[in-house]
Amino acid sequence: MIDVAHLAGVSVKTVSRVVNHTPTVDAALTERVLEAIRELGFRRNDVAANLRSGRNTSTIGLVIEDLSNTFYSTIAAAVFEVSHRFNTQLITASSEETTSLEEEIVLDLCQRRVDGLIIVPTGNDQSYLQPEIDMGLPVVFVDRPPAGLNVDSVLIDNRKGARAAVEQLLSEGHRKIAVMVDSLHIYTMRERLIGAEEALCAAEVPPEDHIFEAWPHEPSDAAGVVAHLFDSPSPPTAVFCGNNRILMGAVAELVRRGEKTRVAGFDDFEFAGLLPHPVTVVGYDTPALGTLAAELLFRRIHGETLPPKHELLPTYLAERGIPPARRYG
Amino acid sequence: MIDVAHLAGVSVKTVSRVVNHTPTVDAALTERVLEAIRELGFRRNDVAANLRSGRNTSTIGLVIEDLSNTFYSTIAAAVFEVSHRFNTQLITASSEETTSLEEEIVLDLCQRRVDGLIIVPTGNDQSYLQPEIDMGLPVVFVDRPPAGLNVDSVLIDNRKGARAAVEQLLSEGHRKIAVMVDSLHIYTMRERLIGAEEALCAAEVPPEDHIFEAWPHEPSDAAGVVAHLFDSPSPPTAVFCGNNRILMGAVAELVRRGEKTRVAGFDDFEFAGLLPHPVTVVGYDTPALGTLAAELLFRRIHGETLPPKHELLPTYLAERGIPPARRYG
DNA sequence: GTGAAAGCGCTAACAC
DNA sequence: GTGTTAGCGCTTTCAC
Repeated sequence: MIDVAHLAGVSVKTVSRVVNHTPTVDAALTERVLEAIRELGFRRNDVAANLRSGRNTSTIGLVIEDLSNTFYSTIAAAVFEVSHRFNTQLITASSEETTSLEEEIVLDLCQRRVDGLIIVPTGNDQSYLQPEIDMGLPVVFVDRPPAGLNVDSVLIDNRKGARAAVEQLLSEGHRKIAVMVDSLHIYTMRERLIGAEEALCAAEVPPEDHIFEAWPHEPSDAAGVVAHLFDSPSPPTAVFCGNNRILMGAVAELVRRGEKTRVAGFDDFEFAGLLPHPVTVVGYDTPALGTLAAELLFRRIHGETLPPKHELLPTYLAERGIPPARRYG
Repeated sequence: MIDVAHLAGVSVKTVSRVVNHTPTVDAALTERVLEAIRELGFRRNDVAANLRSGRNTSTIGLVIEDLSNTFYSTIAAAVFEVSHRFNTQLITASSEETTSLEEEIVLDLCQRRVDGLIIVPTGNDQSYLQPEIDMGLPVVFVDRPPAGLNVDSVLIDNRKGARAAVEQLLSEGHRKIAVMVDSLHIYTMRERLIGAEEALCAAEVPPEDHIFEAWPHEPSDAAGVVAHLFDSPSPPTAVFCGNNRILMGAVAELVRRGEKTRVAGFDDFEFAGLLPHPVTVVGYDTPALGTLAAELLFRRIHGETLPPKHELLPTYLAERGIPPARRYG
């Protein structure tokens, strides 16, 4: 910057003004400075600019479970879109469902002085963030609520969605319904299980007909569970899957066996319409999760002080999968 | 930091040493400093630390087309993994297939003094990066080569992959093969089209039987193209789709019409195994694209100076989709 | 082993 | 409208 000032024959401050588009600079000088900048290939060091001005770093952090998962990458894309609207860069990180990594990454982001944080929590305690929040760091939680912290969150109405799906199965006369969920360490899985249970209880299905199968983390695990269920003497007549990966694994196995079981599952996705088996899915507006969280975050970053908000997004039921008549072969 | 030094009764320099884990600090002093840090809730400002030390910012940038696309988010996850191994944060940004946005984002990242850049180029000219590269900024291109720049790139062997798929269709006796690709502005689509054409020419398929259909950007567009093709007096007996989205749209329409056409397509994906129609897919190791690019980038960041490397990842052919006999209904 | 002073690249405050 | 000076929070240099 000093070099630029020399070459243009002005002071550093004038260069600074030109770089920052301060309106009160003589046009002739501006031109000379711009010329010098071009000649020297100068580019303002934002790190230094930020340090002195003490302003925002124009950077936010997004900590999610797994960037390669469609659900989270859709959220990331939505957050990026809002972030870009506010001229802010987005640092993304995967916590890989590991508590220690979550804390490590979050604290690193704090040291880099991000303007705010959007987090899908993995651990069962986020109180390590309390000091930062007290010092004014805006934080919004997405998909799962924080533990030990009272801050903004944007969640899906998992319970009502799961309940609606199971009620649909019950209304069609099914009584033996297998409910398959991923690890109950995950908030959304617990909620969906509760929703399903609510529906079963309300319909007075006897407890011995409630079939819960937990922990099929990979689609192939779900396939194994389905195989086990349908090899049993009295298999279920309907299956409710706690997420899209379980749904895919279950459908794969049911199709392999030629079972024409009634299937429902949480998560609507682009591919659902092509599933080789009819399914009822619980859908919701995934990008909205990210958009709402980011907009909430930027309101906080811009100084708005309202009590913590807790958004709960609604779900819908939809029919997906190829109708049997239309299938190849 | 000054406050911490005061409270601990030491100099700022000693605090700095403790924070940076310098081994030559008295244990008793270290303890006092750590105590003061805890009491004051101090956290080192990485922005300032970086400014003075002039070292790396421990930040790299990843500019891709669309974060919500499975292909790119898989790359992003792989890049993150490597990046985390090197204690580096990852700034991700979507260029949304817009030339101007790409340049804007990239230049912003340069101003923030990222240590390196991984880019899926969107525009047809990246020479705007030449000054930065000359000043030592490591840059690696992924999935598409740069234009106007001679730097590292990691690509898929699109041409050979497409050629292999079309050769497979030809070997089964198909002569009227429809080749459907997305916009030819995209490098990968041009390459895949060329690969397909090579196969058709080598098999001496008369030019009037080469059917090219370009620009179905959304799956529904692909469905429309398929509808058009099969409503014609002499429809193709086989279809080759330039990417997974086109494949999905084409399969949807073929299934809807009950056509039992032979289908092949570029891209292998988790869901391909559940497609309600047999397909031959051209697959490749997507995470490897990101991993290789990131590892190459970090070698450059760590000072290795080798001539620009151009990696070309191999493809494979695989059979996907549900076998007809196993299908529901 | 520890501290004092200088300075990274820039901008805020104020003088001209 | 423009230049000068000080200083953001830290680390480097070098003396102790």
